[in-house]
Amino acid sequence: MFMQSLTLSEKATPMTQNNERYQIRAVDRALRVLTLLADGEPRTLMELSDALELSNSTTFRLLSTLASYNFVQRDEASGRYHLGLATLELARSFQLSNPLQQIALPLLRQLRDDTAETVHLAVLDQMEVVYLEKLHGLHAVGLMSSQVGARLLAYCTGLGKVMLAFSDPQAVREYASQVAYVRFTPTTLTSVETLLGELHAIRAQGYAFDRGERESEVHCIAAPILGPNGRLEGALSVSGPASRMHPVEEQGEHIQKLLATARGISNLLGHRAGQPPAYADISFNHSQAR
Amino acid sequence: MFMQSLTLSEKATPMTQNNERYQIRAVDRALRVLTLLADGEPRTLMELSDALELSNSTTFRLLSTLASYNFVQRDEASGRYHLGLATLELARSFQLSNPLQQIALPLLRQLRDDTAETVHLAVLDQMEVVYLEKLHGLHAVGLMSSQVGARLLAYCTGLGKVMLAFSDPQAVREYASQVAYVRFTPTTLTSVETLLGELHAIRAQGYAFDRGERESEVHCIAAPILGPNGRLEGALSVSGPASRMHPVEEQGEHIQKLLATARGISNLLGHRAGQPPAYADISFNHSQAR
DNA sequence: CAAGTAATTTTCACTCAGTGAAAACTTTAT
DNA sequence: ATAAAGTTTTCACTGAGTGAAAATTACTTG
Repeated sequence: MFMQSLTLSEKATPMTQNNERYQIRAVDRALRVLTLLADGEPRTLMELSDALELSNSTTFRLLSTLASYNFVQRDEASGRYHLGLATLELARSFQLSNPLQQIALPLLRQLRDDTAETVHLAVLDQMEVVYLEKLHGLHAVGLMSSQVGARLLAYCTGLGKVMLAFSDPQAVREYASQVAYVRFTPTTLTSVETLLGELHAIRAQGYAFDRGERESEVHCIAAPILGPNGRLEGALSVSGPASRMHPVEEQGEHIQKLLATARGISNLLGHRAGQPPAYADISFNHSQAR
Repeated sequence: MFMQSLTLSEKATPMTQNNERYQIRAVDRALRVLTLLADGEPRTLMELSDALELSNSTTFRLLSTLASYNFVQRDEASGRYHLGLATLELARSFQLSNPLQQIALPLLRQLRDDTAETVHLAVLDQMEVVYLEKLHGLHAVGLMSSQVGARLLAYCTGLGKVMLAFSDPQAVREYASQVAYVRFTPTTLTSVETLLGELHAIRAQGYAFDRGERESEVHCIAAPILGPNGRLEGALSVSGPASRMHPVEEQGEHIQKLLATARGISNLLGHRAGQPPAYADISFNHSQAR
């Protein structure tokens, strides 16, 4: 029996014991249905059966069960299944109950109002950036394609880089050496060396720049959020169009406000001023993953 | 064996054959875990076992499986489980792939820009309103508590009332006669008679008012979105503070823009101008549910 | 609009996946 | 330290979940 999960868990989680055991097959299959449908492509019963390599009666029952809770619904016209309303409702619950968001939101609002630019909150998951919150700046909206719930590569975003810089150096080296670098714009970092160098610099100054590395027109500054014991909890950023944010290194006022907000959130999470980050700078750890 | 689903399906769905059969027990249990956690309260393994009346080994395996796909995660500090990142990612997929949202979004943006007020998109599910989209007006934000993914009572919101007015009269009567009316504000409708009367009036004029019936300070106008065969697909609204929207009946310009947008979306969904709604006005159907 | 085709829904019998009880192990309280 | 409470793992049993195939329904197409 094999297992895939598209969104995550390419390999067993490192710290905690390996899962894979203690899994319920039927539930696993149901969740595979959901992750499959999460690509946005509506599918018929048979298409799902084929893709999951399950008999159509099994797929039918999985879908019936999921549908009874509104996790999927069937479009009457096309006969295709797609994700249902319950996914929206769950996401709202997640956001309301997530401690990081509860704590960060008021400060993020303040930061947005103070800078008038778009503010993001994100976490690092499986070495990828996932946006938790996006507060639009007061200028024309819609130019920035970021979305809450979206998953982005870490090496080409300010948020990603700053979180990598405060993560386990061992794991980051591993990641940096095997990720597929894509040059989205002229400023995208596309090699292990430049990325690790950049992470070192970010760690030294305590925040990151994004000079249009993912979208040429979007520049940003990003800072880490730390919790108890200096553990990385997430990151936040202030982003704007190149026209207003360039050169991004000279947005002194924005940088100060960003850092103050990041420190404020970190404190509320239980990080004590002066306590060092949980991990050493990446340049100080040269041991190889064995 | 019993079954509950908190969010929905209090009784078997009326049109389609009854489910309950063709359900996979293990999947059903997993989804009950998620709906339980959707109240935002993080829970320990044992709390969940007790609440679901399952052995802790079963609950443990359910949680392990859910966690391996990031549907739940365990807070290391408290040892409690709460919803995980995957819920956010699924919700994003839902929004991106939902035909109604794809089609409506550009027109909603236009409406927001034209009115400068907050615009909502919602659907009716199990006689309740679920918000799909919220576009903030250009004025100070944060005054309106509505949230994407939130579920609201239908009788006390403009969106809910307008959708009821275009739904199956049989089902609406049934609903109106048994719902628990709560007086949130002085203008809340709190009896079957006033509600049905209001629905009749709404049907006649084609759109609804909300005179602060849920939150005194929030007034709104709402219009239905119809699809092929005049079936109700959802509704949209323009909302603002009483200070700007009062008296709401005299927001002629906003009403015209709202109706034009609703018709535009309906057309794109396949509703042909002139085609009547799928259901008759509530006052013309006096037959009882047998 | 009938005959044919494809997809969905239901039945059914088999058997192994999912189950709870209880044991082993961890963590937290005292 | 020891005890108490919670979590993870083992284990043997059996009925829940399974796929094959039949029945039904929804689409094509001549």
